Amino acid sequence: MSNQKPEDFFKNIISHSKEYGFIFQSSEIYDGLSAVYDYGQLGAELKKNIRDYWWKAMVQLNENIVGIDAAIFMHPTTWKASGHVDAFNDPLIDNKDSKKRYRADVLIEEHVAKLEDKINKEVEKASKRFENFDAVMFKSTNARVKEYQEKIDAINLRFKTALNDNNLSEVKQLIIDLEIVCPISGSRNWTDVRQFNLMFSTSMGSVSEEGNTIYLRPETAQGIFVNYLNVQKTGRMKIPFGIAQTGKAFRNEIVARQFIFRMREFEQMEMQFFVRPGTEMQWYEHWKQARLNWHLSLGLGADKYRFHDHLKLAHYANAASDIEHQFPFGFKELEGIHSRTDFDLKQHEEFSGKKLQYFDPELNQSYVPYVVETSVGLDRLFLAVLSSALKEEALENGDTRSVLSLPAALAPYKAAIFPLVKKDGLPELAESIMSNLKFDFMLAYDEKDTVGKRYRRQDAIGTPFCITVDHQSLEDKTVTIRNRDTMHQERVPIEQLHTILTEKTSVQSLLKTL
RNA sequence: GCGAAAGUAGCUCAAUUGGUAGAGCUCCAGCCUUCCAAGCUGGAGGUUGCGGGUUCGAGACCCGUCUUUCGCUCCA
Repeated sequence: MSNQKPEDFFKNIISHSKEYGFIFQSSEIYDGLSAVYDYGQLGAELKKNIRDYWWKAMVQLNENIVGIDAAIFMHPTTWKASGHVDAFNDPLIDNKDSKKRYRADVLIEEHVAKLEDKINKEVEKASKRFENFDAVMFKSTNARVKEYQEKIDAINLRFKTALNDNNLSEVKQLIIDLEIVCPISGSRNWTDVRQFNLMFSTSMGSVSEEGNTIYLRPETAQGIFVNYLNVQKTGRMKIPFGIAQTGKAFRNEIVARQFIFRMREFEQMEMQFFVRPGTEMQWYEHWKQARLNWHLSLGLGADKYRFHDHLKLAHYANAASDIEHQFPFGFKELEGIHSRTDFDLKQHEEFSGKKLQYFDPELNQSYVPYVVETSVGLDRLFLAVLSSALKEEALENGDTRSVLSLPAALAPYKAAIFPLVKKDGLPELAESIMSNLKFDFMLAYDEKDTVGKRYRRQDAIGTPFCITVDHQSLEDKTVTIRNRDTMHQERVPIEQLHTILTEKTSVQSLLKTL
């Protein structure tokens, strides 16, 4: 690990990513686009390898899990059913003095709660005074209580009307009229109320027509839910079974930060596991452990992971946990495992009018399955791998080298092939080795500069092995193979290279550790 | 979105009070070279993020804007 400050280390990761072609800022020549990044030539390889490893671990190794690829565009009603149209819409307001941001609806609700508190105190006081106290009667007759209640009702009505009309200036006016102050600064110096819809929208068909607004999906899960019955029936799937998918999702984040950790366009890898109601907790525990094991198999260090169980649950969940990873800026969510109950399928039943039930032959009855979800951010995983792998290593001779200790199966190049010198027929032999191996392995070839320099170049991009052709190779058909992490070299017959690389760098070898 | 800091070559950074934009590394071509960023020769690469302003003159000062990092906030 590096002895740099975390902040500097993080900056180093960003510049390393750019310098070697892993990640570029989107549209950089136009000053970039905020919180959007492109994967370069090496980044695309690394990302693809991570995605492949996940896909194989989920789909190929589990007979009861299949993969789909749903469209980004979905019928708009999907997002009404999922709750995103309503729940993803928060009216926000800032206090100009304390610089704090609040949800306008929360401020108003808190104000209402204070009034309710006053009512309760009145009731409490009265109950001590009178015997045979009737709270309901008291509330409906006491003048002070009635006054409070009328205020509450008026506020709620006004607030509800304003929200339904999407009248944000009325919401602000309400806050001003109620003389709500900022709890920090105590001032009433508020900004306008703004609505942040976290879903991107566009139009389908001719632009001017109304009612054709469609959204870019804010999560990939709904593509699975709406297809669940198609897959179950055509795939003859029996509960418990899973549907996996990788793909892009889009969120118009208010603040998107920390490089590729929180982007507006990002890729999810997720699996929805459909189970018999009542068994969801045991599957929830199963997938928590299975997913953690998958992360641990990458060998980035067991101490870099931890669970974070949610105490406050989303509206759809009855249990939720994050697998957190230690990024350079601290432990942050990498993957979520949620027990989503039958919320989503029930919602789609209601909004579509279609039955989404499964007939369970063992129980001889139909039901809407419960769902356990595992959802990883591919870009976050990429960042986790990259930041754990990048090291500035001090060498015995006093030099330092920049080495990317990627898991071999994920590395963009599995090996680099060098002729020791650019003459004497060594390049020709190196190229012939390359042309035999290139069908099975991503390989780099380099004959420029001294061999030491070439080793360092490959270290910096995470190539696990360097194969060097020297003069002895011409005589006895052997080459040296050099290990990225240990820098040790071994002389092996050329004909064994294929076997060695397969054993050490294939996804299969990683899958077998699961 | 608010606040702070920053933006100069692919990367890391210089540039005295406002006075002709430089270095190291990288990259390219060549020479030399029998294993860990060697050496030599030559070369490429910049409207100093962008747009205005002040000034005889701006990389530097002022305004706006974009982007990044950090803090707050947000992240079902």
